[in-house]
Amino acid sequence: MDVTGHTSFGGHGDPPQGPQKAASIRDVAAAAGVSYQTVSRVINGHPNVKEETRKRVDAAIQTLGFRRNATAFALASGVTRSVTVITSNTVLYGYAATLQGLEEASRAAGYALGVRVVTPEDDLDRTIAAAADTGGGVVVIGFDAIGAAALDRVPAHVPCAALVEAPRPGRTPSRPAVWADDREAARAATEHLLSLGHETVHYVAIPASTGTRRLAPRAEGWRQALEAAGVTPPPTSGKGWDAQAGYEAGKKLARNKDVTAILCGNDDLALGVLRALHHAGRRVPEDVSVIGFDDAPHSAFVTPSLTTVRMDFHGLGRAAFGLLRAQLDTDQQESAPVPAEPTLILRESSGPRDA
Amino acid sequence: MDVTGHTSFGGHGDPPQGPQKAASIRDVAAAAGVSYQTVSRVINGHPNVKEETRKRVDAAIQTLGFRRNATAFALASGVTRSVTVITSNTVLYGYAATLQGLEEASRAAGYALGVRVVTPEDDLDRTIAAAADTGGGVVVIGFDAIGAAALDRVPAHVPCAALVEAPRPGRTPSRPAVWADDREAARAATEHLLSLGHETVHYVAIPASTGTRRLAPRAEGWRQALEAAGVTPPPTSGKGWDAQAGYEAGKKLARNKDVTAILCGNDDLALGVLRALHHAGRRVPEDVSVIGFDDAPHSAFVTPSLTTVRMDFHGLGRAAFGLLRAQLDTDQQESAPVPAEPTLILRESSGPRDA
DNA sequence: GCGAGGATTGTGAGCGGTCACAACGTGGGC
DNA sequence: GCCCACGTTGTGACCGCTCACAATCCTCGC
Repeated sequence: MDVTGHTSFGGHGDPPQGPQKAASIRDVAAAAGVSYQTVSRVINGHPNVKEETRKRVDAAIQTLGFRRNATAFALASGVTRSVTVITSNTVLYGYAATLQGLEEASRAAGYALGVRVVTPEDDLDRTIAAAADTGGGVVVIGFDAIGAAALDRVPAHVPCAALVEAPRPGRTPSRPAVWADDREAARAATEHLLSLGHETVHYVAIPASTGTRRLAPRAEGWRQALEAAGVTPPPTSGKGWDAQAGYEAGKKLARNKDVTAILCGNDDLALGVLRALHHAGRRVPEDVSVIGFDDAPHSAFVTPSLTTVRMDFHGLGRAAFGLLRAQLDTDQQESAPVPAEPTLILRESSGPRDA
Repeated sequence: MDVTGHTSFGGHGDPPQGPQKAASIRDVAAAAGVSYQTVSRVINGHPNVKEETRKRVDAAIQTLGFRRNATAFALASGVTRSVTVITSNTVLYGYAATLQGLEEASRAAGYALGVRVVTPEDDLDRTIAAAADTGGGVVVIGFDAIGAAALDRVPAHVPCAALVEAPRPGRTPSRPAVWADDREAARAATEHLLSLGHETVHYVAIPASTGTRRLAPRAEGWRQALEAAGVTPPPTSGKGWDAQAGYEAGKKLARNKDVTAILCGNDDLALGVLRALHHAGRRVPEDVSVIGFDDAPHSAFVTPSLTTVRMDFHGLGRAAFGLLRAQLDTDQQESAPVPAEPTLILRESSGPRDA
């Protein structure tokens, strides 16, 4: 059934007054009866300006509604104070929260924030060049394969910081980067499930950020915990980031009665798994325990509420900005804030075996 | 229980080669043995350049790795090709999806996209001025009170388009705007519930975007549907956008046995309501039907899956960009794409009264 | 009362592009 | 063979601001 809605467009506002070009520092200078350089001094807070002159200039600025032209400033001074975030996604919770942290930090520091999404179809180099052309710095969200590829292609001369899944040994040129200890968090989550009496833990993975044979951190932590307990890790599943992918993986796992505990690479996957288990008639947590990753806002409100690993994406974003700023603004002293550690949040979706 | 994780920082990459200033148009000119103006002609595809000269210049561009300085171009030409989105939020589904649509459209058109978040603490005028200072256009997401206030303060000379909850009659200067027919959608959703046999429908509202006495569109549609059916609208509840707010509202509604159908201002609220009903032992949809708004990605995967009104935020974002572009690039012909109409998506959370 | 030195102000140049226009060739029409 | 139009290229000024430096003013100490 369709709602018979429609979408409409508002009319254009009439532009009554003429083009009314913005006032320049020379206009202000003329109005105040000083040279343009004095105006420049005033707007930059230079100390050696006579109080009375400053007042006159300020008054002229007020009446003319002068605002310094950002473009001209950037060109003449070489200072840009802008950051462009390169990411493959802006909607998934982890990305959106990271972006939020980046935005807050950059706003607080007076930086302009730009966003450019990279897709597999895009020419990475073109996209990166476009981002670098703003003159400012670049922050790459390298949580996935596209992001990681983008990071590798940022030219050496472009100021850049990165958010990555894990430190990347041997990568050159290496860039300042932030990451959370996903491996340790996954290990702790897995150990928690084992401690509840589950004989093994199945893992539904998020897509890897690298093409290498090395396991992604979350998978690696899961594997380590199992092996430490003398359990052979079962095959992993998962072919995407979203709940649909989780549902597909969950359908298969639900058929296997040996599956009593499932760790998921993120909360969306976990949601899909929960749904598949429900369809298969397997109760959570009585029959199967499920743990997610990220602690998305809605995870506390689904039923059963989702046990998950809370990630400080927000803090990660702020830290990444700090790392970039350190390159852009070298006499900037504030060190980048350190993100909170991943934390296992216990809720209803996990419980003892055969509860 | 805490995961003993930690967060670490990567080392700085060594900057081996010198500053290596980017090549300018004059560097290219010298290398190719022509004047800077000829180089300018080549990079702008001017017709009257001898083929052989063009090749020589192109070669010099290649070897020097020249890229036209975007700042200088903007200053000299007055053309900016950039959009700044002003919004109060980037994470909530409706906002994030709108932002995504805006990003895609601007990327496709070769525009740079900036984002500035406005908060109640911010000086709106400063924030807007900062956005306008980029020289490009501004898109305001005016779904809420802060966004709507920001829209009203955009100076008349700044190119601007808006996304609003509903057309705002009598607003001057009015700006080109897009909106969806929320009122009609809410009416249809409410009628659907009534048609299922529910004697009344309760409404959990999202915060209003205006301070006026006029009801928000979703609330208005709900009210109209009830009145058309001869039902006096019960008091509304809701004090926020998120699931927690929905949970609070839901707790109260759950105590009232007359409540058998609840319409929610968005899916997050609905999730909270669902949770509260569950805690109160009221089954959905057997005892109570719940309908959300927006069709967030996870709404199809919660249990019970959520009946909701799908909104084309993505299309709305694209359309808003089109409206802005029409102002910025006047000889641009492509008309803005028209967003899809809101659609009621029937799922498990709604059903006949006393099923 | 005079020079040194700091405070205050103004001038020139340049950031890296664009625009306007002038200055060269060429060729065709008479 | 001359003139003019056109294709091709170069020069100057400028976008709005910053830098470097020079010029002016004032004040103080001796």
